[in-house]
Amino acid sequence: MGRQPCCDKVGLKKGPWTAEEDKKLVNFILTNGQCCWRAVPKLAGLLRCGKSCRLRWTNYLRPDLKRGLLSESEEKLVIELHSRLGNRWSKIASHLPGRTDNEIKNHWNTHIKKKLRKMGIDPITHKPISSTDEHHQKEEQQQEQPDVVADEHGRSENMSLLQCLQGQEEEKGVTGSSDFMETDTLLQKSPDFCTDEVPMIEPHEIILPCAPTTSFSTSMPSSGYSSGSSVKAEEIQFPCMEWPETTYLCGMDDFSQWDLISSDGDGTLGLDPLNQYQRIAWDRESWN
DNA sequence: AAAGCTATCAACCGCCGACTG
DNA sequence: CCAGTCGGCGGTTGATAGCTT
Repeated sequence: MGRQPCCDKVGLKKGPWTAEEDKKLVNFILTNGQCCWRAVPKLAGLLRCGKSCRLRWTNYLRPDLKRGLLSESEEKLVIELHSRLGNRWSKIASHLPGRTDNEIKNHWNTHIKKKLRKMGIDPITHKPISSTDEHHQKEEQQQEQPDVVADEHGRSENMSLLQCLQGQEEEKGVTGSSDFMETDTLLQKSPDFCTDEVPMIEPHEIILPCAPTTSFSTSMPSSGYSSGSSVKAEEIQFPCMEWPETTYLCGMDDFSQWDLISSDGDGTLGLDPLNQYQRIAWDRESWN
């Protein structure tokens, strides 16, 4: 009847992941792909529960993750989406490739909330903060149940916020408003746009940039990060395995950071996932 | 230089809908 | 249909890095 329990939680490790554990998990997933998370820790030789493994992979180890602070346009998109969706972080994250719900949630709580309050905007209702008691009472009620206010186009209620944001940018002389317009247009054209629905890019269509992307430049220490010439992804041979559908190469612009490439001497880039992973992805030490 | 404070974010917890037998 | 489990989600916590006094 039913399934076996996820984990008995006895003798399982908790707390921060070690580099060794990361290595095991990444090795396992790169070799086998994402399968039943419950089975992962056992098969990968980890004393963690499957849930913990899934979280570690999706929030930290996935190769398609962008690192570093959200860009100006990403932040605007988050605000816009939050005004429509409320605290549905996974939905919001699905609109931002390479970002996780956890990351967005953290960024919202630590940065955006403050920013909006500073601007006189209630981060919950996305409306200008009113000094009237009546409004304040409403806000408190809404705090219990985040207000998802939107007309059929999902636009009208947050226009003041959007205008305010744009106004602020202009005041600062920031030229990011074009990004903003792109975001806005995208959402207008396709309110239900979601990266889940975006078809996978064929390997030959991917060109890894020679210069660090914005996201990477903010997250990678300049000293430890350098990327030579553009490398077409098709030139990189991944092991014969099924990549999870959410795994693609966005943001993976420096494979030299990965010690997956075996030096077989014939000039081809092969992978040896079983033994080669000394510098577990993004070398945590150099990142921090 | 040390202590105290604040900000950040990785990781955990508990709940819930979907799924399985 | 039901009981039990899984996977995913959102809220919260705790460690620690960075800043201030």
